[in-house]
Amino acid sequence: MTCAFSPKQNYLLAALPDSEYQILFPDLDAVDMPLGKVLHDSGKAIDNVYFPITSIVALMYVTESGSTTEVGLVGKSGVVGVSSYMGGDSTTCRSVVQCAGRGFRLNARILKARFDKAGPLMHVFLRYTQALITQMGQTAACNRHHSLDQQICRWLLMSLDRSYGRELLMTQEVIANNLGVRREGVTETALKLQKAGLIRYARGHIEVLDRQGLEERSCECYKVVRAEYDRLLPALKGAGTPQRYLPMSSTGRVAVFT
Amino acid sequence: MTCAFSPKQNYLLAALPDSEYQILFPDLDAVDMPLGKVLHDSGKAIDNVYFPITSIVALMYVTESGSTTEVGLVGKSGVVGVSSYMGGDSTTCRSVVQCAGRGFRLNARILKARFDKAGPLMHVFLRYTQALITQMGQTAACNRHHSLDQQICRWLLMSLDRSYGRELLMTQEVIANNLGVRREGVTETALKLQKAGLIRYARGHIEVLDRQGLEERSCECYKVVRAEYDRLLPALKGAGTPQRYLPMSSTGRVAVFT
DNA sequence: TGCTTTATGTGCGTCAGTGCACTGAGACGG
DNA sequence: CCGTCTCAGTGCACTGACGCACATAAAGCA
Repeated sequence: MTCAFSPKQNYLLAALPDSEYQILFPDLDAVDMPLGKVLHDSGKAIDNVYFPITSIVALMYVTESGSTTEVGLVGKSGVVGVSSYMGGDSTTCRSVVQCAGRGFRLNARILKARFDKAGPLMHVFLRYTQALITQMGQTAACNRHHSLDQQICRWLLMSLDRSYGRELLMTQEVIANNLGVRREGVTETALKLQKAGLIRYARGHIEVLDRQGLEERSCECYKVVRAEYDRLLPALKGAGTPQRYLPMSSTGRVAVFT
Repeated sequence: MTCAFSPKQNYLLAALPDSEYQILFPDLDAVDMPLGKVLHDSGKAIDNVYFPITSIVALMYVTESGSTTEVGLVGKSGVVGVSSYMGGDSTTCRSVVQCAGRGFRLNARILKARFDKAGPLMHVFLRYTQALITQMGQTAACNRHHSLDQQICRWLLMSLDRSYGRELLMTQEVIANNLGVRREGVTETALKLQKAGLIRYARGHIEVLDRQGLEERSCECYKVVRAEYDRLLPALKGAGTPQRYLPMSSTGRVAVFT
C-alpha cells in the first residue's frame, strides 16, 4: 500500500523510536482536514487525536460573548488533543482547522494505551506538551503587553513554521479571529508590512517575502516559544526554515471527513 | 516526629493513594516560603518542586522590557515545577511566592522517578497539569477580552481559592504586577469594590466581604477554570469555600530558606 | 454581462488603560 | 516624637484599539 505522504512527516511521530512507530502505524489514518473543521469542541470527549502534516489547527477559546482567541497553534510538529493522554478526555478549548491540509488521525484510546506504558512515546509527548504549555503562557503575556503589529508578525511566523512553503492561505478576518482583534486592525498592519516589502497579499493569500524582517518586527514571544520547541523536541529543529512546497497527491489510504 | 501541619494539607499529595504517599513522605521537607522568594527562574534547572500549603506561588513571565504577567497561580491544590516531570527540567517562567506561607519541598528527581512508574501518581499529576493548562489558556483569553475590573475580581477569587481564610496579604502594587497592569488601575477598581461593599482593604490587607458579589463582577474565566479543576481533581472539590484560618505554628521539621 | 458575495481599505468618534507627577496618610524605626 | 518609607488616591494628557459605517474591488455565478 502506498501513501503519498507518510505519518513521519509529522515531527512528533517521526521522533518516536521505530518500534513504537510500527505499533501505531496500522491505526494511523490519513485524513483531509478542511478549513473550518472543528476537530474537538469545548467540553466534548476526544475520540481521536490528529497529527497535522500540511494543515494547521488552532486551539481556540470562545468567550461567553462569542469572541474568540487562539491559545495554541498546532502544525506538523505537534498533535491535536493532548488532553486525551493528560487525563480528563476533554478541554475547554475548541480545535479548529485554520489551514486546510492533510494529517493523520489516531484513536485516542490507542494513543493513551501506548502513552501509559511510560516508554519513549510518553516522554516525547510530554515534552511536546511542555512546549505547548510554554506557548500558552507566552500567548497570555503577549496578549497583555505587546502591540497588535508585533502580535501579527509573531502569528505569521508561527503559522509559517507550522506549514509548508512561504504562502499562507487565510484572510485577514481569519487572522483577526485568531488573535481576537478587529479585522480592520489586521488590515492596517498588513498594509504597513506590505509597504515595507515584508509580505505580499491578496484576497486570502499571504506570501511572506522577508522572514527576517518579520522577526525583527515581532515581539520576543516568537523566538522564546520557538527556542523552547527546539530545546524540548530537538528532532524537529529546523522545522519552519524556508523549504519548497511539495504538492502531495493522495494515492493511499485517505479518509475524507463527512 | 510531630509536624504542625501535614503534607496532606496539599490537595495533590492528599489525592495520592496512601502507599504512594508513604514512599514520598520521608523526602518531603516542610519549608517557609517567604514573600518574593523566587523558587524557579526562567531557563534554570529545577532541583526541587514545591507543594504549597498556606502560601501562594505565581508563575510569572517577565518580558524583555521588564514588565511581568502571571500565567498561572499555584496554591494548596497544586505543585510548583511541573516541568520537572514533563521533561525539559526548566521553564521560560519564573515561580515567585506571592503570599508568604508554608509548604513542602521535594527533590525533583525523586518525584520524577515515581512519576515515571506510570502509576496513580502520574495520573494525578497529569490531571493537575491539564488543569494548569486550562488556566493558562483562559488567562490568555482573559487578557485579550475582559476588562480590568473583571480580571481583578477573577484574580481575587483565584487567590482566595488558593489560600486560607478570606484575607489576602498583598498590596495593590503586587496585584498590578501579577496582572501586568498599572498600579493606579488596581486602585480605581479596589475603590469601586470597596464602595460596593465587596471588599475592605488597607495597606496590604484585603478582606473579602462578599464572595458572591465578586463572582458576579468577575468574568466567566474564574468559573471555567474552577470547574475544570473540580472536574479533573475531584478530590479537591470545595477547596476555596470559606473556611476558618488556622494559624499553624511550626514544631516539626522545618527548613528555612536562606 | 450584470448581479451578488467576499475581501480589503478608510474615516471618525469613543474609550479603557497608560505614563507621569504629585498628594495624603498610615507604619515603622530611632 | 520626628523623620522616613511604603502604600494608596487623584488629576491629566495621551494613545492603541474598538465599533461602526461605508467605499472599493476582485471573485464567483447566472
